[in-house]
Amino acid sequence: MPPGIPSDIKPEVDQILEAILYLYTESRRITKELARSVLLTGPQLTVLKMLEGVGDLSLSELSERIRAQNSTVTGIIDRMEREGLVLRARSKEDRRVINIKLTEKGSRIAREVTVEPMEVLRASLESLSVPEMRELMKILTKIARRVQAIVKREVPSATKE
Amino acid sequence: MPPGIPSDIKPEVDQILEAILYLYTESRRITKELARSVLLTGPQLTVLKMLEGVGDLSLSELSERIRAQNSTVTGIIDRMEREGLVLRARSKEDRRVINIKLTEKGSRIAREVTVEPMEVLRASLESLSVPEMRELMKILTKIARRVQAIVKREVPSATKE
DNA sequence: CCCTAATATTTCGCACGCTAAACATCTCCA
DNA sequence: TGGAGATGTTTAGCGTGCGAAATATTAGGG
Repeated sequence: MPPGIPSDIKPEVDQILEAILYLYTESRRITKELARSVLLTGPQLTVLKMLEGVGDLSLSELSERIRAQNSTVTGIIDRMEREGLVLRARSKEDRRVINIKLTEKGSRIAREVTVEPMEVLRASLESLSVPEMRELMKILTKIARRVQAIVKREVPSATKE
Repeated sequence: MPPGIPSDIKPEVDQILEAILYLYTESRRITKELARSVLLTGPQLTVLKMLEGVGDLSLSELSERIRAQNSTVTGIIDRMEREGLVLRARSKEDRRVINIKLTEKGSRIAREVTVEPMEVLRASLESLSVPEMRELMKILTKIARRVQAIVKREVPSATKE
């Protein structure tokens, strides 16, 4: 550890942790509430707005964009297909690939919800001044790099067999 | 919205969102990996270290501390009890209350894992300078207040009954 | 004391979310 | 050409995670 960090900083660190947790969980809660108003779940609304925004996507591309495993997205798409929100279309170029398309109903609902998921957090970020944004980004990057460094060092502990 | 925020700030905002998401998901991933080394799940390790740290807790108190619903924690405790890590003890003062206690096995495993969940993120935060911490806290607080303000305004949509 | 409202926990049903393994298709090269 | 390995998707099994309803117990008022 770097020297000169007094231990009475603990509370500050905890406050920051709290704040990050709050921002994340609250944003998810809001997405969920937003989705509820059109009888969808959070992830389903996220998929709907994603497809509306960027057009058809293969299941893998979709998984990557919403940061979930393929197997998770398979389930989400199953339920959305059952509700007639999207449909699966096998790609002609590569028959392994499944393209996910919005149906008419899916597009209509996507248009109904004008606020994007995460939009609240995004809007809140936009209330910062430009220098504040730059400062925040600088600090977060520093933290992220530090996390990465620790992770790299910890990995060798996976000594099984 | 405040004036003077150019729209080419979009990418910066997205980067910050990315960073916050990264920190959150990476921390969870690390907790999970840590838990895996002693054959537990992430939440189970969190509960174990929590009980080790603060002693017995009622199910409600535990739920509150790990930010989950009672019904979720009931399930986690079920599985931990089945594995002999904790046990349920009905309170004598108030027979509605269930106190969760570590078993010998639970305590032993808790001692084995020296790193607390979230410790990596916490350690990374501690690598910041004191002024950086204060600045970060200031900015995060501002964002959080903004989020709260938006939420308050949105709530009235919940017009049931 | 009895009834009602409040509080603590559990049950139920559903939707993620993950890993591992199965399955389908494609690529590429001997 | 044909077979191994790569890539895309699904299946299976389990553990959260939530909201609503059920259950148990306590507290308070008439």
